[in-house]
Amino acid sequence: MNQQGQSGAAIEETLRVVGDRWSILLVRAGLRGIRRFDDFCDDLGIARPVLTERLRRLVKFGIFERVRYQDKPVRYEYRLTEAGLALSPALVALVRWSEEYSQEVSSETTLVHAPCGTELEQAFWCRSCQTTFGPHAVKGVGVNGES
Amino acid sequence: MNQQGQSGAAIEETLRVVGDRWSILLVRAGLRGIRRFDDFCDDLGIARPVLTERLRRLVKFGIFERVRYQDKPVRYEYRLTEAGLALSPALVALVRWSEEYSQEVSSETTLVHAPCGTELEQAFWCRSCQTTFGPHAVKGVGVNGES
DNA sequence: AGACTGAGTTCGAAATCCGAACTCAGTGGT
DNA sequence: ACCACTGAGTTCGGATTTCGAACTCAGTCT
Repeated sequence: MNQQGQSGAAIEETLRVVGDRWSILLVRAGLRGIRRFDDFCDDLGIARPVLTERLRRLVKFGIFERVRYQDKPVRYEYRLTEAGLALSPALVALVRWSEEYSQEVSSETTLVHAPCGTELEQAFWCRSCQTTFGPHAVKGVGVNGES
Repeated sequence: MNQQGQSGAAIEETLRVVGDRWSILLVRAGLRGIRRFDDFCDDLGIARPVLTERLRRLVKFGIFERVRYQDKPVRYEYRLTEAGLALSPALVALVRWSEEYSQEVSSETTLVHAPCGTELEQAFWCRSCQTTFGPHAVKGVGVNGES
């Protein structure tokens, strides 16, 4: 069905999980400390049935976990797992891109380095060379002619 | 409809554009040098009407541009714009995440620093401090209590 | 008792997605 | 002149997702 070679498979599968309008936003909400069903609902304006389905899927793929936080009336909340937290670089990259290229709303917020307040730049880091570099110096190995 | 504060607006709008199963994959294909309609089609296995609609939207939002590359029979192809290229950090972050956390297929490919072949790490760079740092040291300013 | 809370489920209507087949202009071969 | 082929789409009907609004269900509060 596609010719992408081995490296395509993983990201395709990933996008089948988080590649919709809500999942990334849910992760973002999770990072902002939101945990309860109704709060996700109010915060994102997502329809309840969709939220139910989405959370179930994200739990299934280990991005959120469903935790019982109260017994008397049984109540559950959703917390990001480690894998979920690990999505934050992607999230930050998207936020940065939005700030720079999204037309409509140019946000009044920007992401900064917390200790010093300087606007952050995103880079890749090479442990051997001890340098940072941009996307053009990235290459995939293990596949024929990758970018 | 939502309480996310200003910084939410931009990324929400962005996800309305690239937040579906195909758009990111299209950008990825673009980075791999794919430009023509049928090639996107074959490579991704996307349905033609959906591809049409998706490309139109991505062009509208300045991620791809539609370029006439031949006149006799008029033919167009799609090239990533600078904004499109700028999505690669997000893409790379997702690929990295996929490699690490996606269950199904553990890919045989990994992303490396092209000049030296070392596996890359992703980081943020602070120009004033001259250091790299991880996502936990990122903070949003201009909004009340951002993560 | 009656209102409220939180986490969902049920409903029917509307929007999207899909594969397969078709269009349309021009090209190249016989 | 005829026919097959190419590339970039469009058209079709059916299947899947999405939506908002209203409902459920257990337990709590007043």
